[in-house]
Amino acid sequence: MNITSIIAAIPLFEGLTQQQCESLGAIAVRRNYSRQQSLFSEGDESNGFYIILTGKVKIFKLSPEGKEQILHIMGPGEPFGEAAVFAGEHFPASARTLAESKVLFFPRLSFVALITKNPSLSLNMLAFLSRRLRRLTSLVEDLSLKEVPGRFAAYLLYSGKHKNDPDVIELGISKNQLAGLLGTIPETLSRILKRMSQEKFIKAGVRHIQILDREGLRELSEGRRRLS
Amino acid sequence: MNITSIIAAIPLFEGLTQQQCESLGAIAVRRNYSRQQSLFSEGDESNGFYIILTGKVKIFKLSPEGKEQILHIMGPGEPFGEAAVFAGEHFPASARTLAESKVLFFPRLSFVALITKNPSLSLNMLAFLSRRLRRLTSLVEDLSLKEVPGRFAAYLLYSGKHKNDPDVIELGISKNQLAGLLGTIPETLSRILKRMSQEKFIKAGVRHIQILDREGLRELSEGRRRLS
DNA sequence: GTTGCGCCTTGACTTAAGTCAAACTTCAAT
DNA sequence: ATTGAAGTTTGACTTAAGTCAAGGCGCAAC
Repeated sequence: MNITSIIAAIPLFEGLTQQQCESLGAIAVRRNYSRQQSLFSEGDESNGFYIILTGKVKIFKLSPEGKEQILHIMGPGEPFGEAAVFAGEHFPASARTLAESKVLFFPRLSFVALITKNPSLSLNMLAFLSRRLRRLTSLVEDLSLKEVPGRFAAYLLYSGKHKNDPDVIELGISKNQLAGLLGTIPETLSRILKRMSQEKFIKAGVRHIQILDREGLRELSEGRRRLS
Repeated sequence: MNITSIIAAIPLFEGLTQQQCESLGAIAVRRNYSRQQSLFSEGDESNGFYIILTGKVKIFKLSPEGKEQILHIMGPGEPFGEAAVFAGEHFPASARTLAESKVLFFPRLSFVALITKNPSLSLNMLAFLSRRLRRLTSLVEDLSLKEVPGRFAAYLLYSGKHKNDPDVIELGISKNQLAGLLGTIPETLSRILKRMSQEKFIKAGVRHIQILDREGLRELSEGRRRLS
């Protein structure tokens, strides 16, 4: 498929002219990764950023003892690694595919040259960074001010990962990875799943969670209630 | 003092021409706040962003039970509230002065108009947002992967709040506020201060902390060692 | 099919850090 | 200097969640 039309369909590049998309296409590099492949590691020198075309990539931090905190899971259309382009030289976290993935890579220097000439591109980029900042803020809030059941309830309510039925959440990742995203460990998540099922907040399947008591989950997520 | 020269001295506006600084000056509004005054609260509608001239402002989240997580403490020259200008309509956190403060306020619409015409201003803004993102990433890492002594050790090593002697940290905020910044509560911080003093990592004063064993602190912050 | 390897669950135990309550210190304002 | 409020410390207690270890489940490959 033609790279210009691929680029025109990416949210970050919304509103750009055909010609601007062509200049972006001229500097973009396609890359393919298999499952469980590392794109970069924390501390690596940054020479550009990525946009996912297909697949799934996690951005994460590892503790020396091996615990993993996932900062974000990126899907098709989402950019990552941009902050390192504008701020510093090295990546503050690591990136690894969770599934076979195709991405576009934009080399740093050529991209910075383009962005200085395209006000709407830089405004788009500012909007994306700002939204990322907001999400991280909410992760900090969860980690610091909520208990694990509250974090999980918030995830169910606001992750937007439902299919047709708004009450059925498609996890799309393993419960191990979900634990890492919630800032906990698989054992704890498993126990909470069990308790929340017993208390009829949810019905937990292998790959889906069904919401039974939306209001109850809201109370849990806001700390107005706790599991007994 | 003349507003154009004030603006020219602000890091966010570095590299702008005299004329560009004048247009910024034309839209900026000076505001003064006394101690412990709220600038905005989480959820408020955003109509612009701020830059501190003098004083100190904390950006924070509150849990329903009243625990406070400080996201950042801003000092002179630092902008805040910008993310809401580019991403959404409402502030994701609250802001309150920790001391009497003078700030510049930039109304949203006029500023967005200016930034579309000034590539170097938008690059500066991108750099600031990216750095903010990096700091939040590191806060997430601390909260999720480190214990409180490790967070505090990292704060001592990397906050950059030393005066002449690089081994003496000027806190500049109350220990209550520091606890909020580290994602804990005053009692816990107090106990850790005591233990770290007993074990000769630091010497704790009212307003300063003296570093006695830098390497030990590094080991604590990286999880290679723990308090006994 | 059967084998094997991740993924997931469960139980028993440990522990870091929070809660509650009381007392002490500091400091700004009268 | 006196007062009072805020900041800080300490002790006793509770608890959420992590660790360790064992066993079960499920899917993919042979």
